[in-house]
Amino acid sequence: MTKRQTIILKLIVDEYVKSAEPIGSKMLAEILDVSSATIRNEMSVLEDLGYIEKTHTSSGRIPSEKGYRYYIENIIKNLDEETEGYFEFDQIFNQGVDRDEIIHEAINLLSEATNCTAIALGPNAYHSKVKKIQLVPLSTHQALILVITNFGHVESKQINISRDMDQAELSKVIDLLNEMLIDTPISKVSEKLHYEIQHSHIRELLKYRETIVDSFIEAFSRFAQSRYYLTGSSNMLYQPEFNDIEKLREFISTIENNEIFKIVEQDAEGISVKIGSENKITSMSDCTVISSTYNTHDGEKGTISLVGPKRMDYRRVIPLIKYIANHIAKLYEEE
Amino acid sequence: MTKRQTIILKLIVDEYVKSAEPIGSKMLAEILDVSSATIRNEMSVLEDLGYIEKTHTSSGRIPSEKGYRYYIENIIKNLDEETEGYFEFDQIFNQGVDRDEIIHEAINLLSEATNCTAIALGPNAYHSKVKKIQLVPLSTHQALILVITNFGHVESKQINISRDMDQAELSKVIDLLNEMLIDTPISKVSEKLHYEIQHSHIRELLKYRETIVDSFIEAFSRFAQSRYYLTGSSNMLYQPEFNDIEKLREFISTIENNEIFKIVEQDAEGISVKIGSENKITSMSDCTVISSTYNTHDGEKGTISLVGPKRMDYRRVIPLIKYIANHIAKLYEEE
DNA sequence: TTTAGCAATCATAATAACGGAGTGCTAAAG
DNA sequence: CTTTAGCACTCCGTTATTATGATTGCTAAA
Repeated sequence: MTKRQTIILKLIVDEYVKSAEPIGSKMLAEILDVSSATIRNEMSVLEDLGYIEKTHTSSGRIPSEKGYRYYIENIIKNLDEETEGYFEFDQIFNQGVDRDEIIHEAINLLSEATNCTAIALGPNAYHSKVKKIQLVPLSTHQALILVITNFGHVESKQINISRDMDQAELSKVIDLLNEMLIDTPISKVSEKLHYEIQHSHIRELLKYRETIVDSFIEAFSRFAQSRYYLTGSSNMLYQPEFNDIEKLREFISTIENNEIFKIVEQDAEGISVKIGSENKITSMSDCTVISSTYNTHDGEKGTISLVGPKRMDYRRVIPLIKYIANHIAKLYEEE
Repeated sequence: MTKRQTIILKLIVDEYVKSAEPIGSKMLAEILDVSSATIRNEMSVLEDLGYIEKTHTSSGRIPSEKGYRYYIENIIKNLDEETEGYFEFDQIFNQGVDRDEIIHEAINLLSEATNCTAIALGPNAYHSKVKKIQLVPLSTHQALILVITNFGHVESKQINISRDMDQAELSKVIDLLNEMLIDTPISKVSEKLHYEIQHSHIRELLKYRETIVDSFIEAFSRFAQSRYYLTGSSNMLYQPEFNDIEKLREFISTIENNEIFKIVEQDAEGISVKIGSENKITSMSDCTVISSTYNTHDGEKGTISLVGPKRMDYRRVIPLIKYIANHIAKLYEEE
């Protein structure tokens, strides 16, 4: 690919992102100060290489998925990052309130600024440690089990107390559990619990307490659930790509059925861009999903993602997402 | 309105609900075994009365909002309720798991069975009482405040501890707060707190603890937030009323901006049906919203609602919603 | 009061015509 | 070898026209 072809590809992507209309040779001829025929020749080459395509035989060109990928990986990589508009995010990050609230606001702004759907997948508490287990009696036959982690996450589970257990005995069980589980990582709790019940004298005490242990396991399993926040699908729906009513319905269904979380890249380190058919879900084959992971203090990963049409302002959006992910990571460091 | 006119109105509603197509005189003539001209005369009267309308000068008739209302209040009231299909709901209500889960499943099924959007607005804990306040130290400079209600609802708030407060003193503050607030209804906490601080010796102790009290107020304010569950908007979008892409976008926006909760009727006792323009929000002027409240043990109200096109199977849906609301109320009684 | 008959109305679909934007190809110019 | 002008061709989108069909309102007779 020659220098000029690269320039033409860049222009096609840039202009198409702006206008959502196929780009013709005449327009580019004016910009590059050569004749439209020359551009047509070059376009023909780019099309043969698979970087651009036509919507019909006599239309202008739009970038193909391969074209977008080349654009992202080879063209805008070397350009200076635009950092204008970041100060609004800085304002959010510097206001020093609740961390979750900051993340929500940043995600809202991200979605608004890009007209895409933004998603934050919070880290779960799977690697936190048990700080304290507490029993709170509510009535003669009901009590509340509280499990608190070292990062202040609380899960609770209400249990019924049958007639034959008295409060004192219950407290003893809780004391034992505390002794056994304090400072155990949440991920190891289940294992440890089973081991101890099998191998120590605790077994005797717990023999008739199976319901308690079950309630316990349930409360713990909730720590492994990630919290998420999704916003801005309504902004996105006004993009011309969603003028097709069936696509629109399909997209909404995908969100409502939580299928959208299947395509959010949680494993990758750093940033991941999935264009169109690179997404595993067919209903997302006309969308681009950009995900960036960040690491928290306790080694867990969180993710922020942006879902929008393939025609996305990658040059602006990719650095922006990196920027936000970095700042969210910093929020965790501070604590 | 004559007997026959009533029958014709009922038929128009019933058939239109089924087909979503305007109903012509020919069709009704076959059913009622009179000539189409006779039906046309009757239709003309019904139109003058405002119960039905035309989509254009030579179209069949569809029910007007007034027509739907008459249908609901005067025609189907006297008919036997259809109770088929209820056993699937009974199955859900009888499985005896977590209450919230039962409500979610019932709402899911309701939405699926009606192709409408279903909403459950859970009662908030505003009228519960404080059962216990607890301080859990997390580190030397952080602690967790827990507030637990008599129904087992837990709210937590993490606080930073500045250097000049020591743990013992903090505990004393918590003890005082406990003493002061136990068995106080959540709704009275703020008032009581302010009063006591003004009028008793506690004031001295709390003087330097404003941040704690603030954290407190914040944790309590969360009890007043209703929890909600919304599902099935994607089912609904496939109804022919939403073939208009602008309406579809508008509806999604209304949901995403949480505006939909503005039109859910939380005040009414029993069932409320708002048809089209009877809803206060313009974006919902083509929808019907049916809400039913239920009472919980502690005098709070919950709501379940169904949002769909005006062309709704009222005869089936209204009793169904009542049925579900009743059963949810029973779930609260049991505890 | 009911009905048959009929002209009028309007949505919908199908068809045709047309302009415009853009392409590919060819041959000449640089 | 590259660039350019010229030109026929393609196809979309728009508008205009027409045909079809369902339905109505009205009138006059049963």
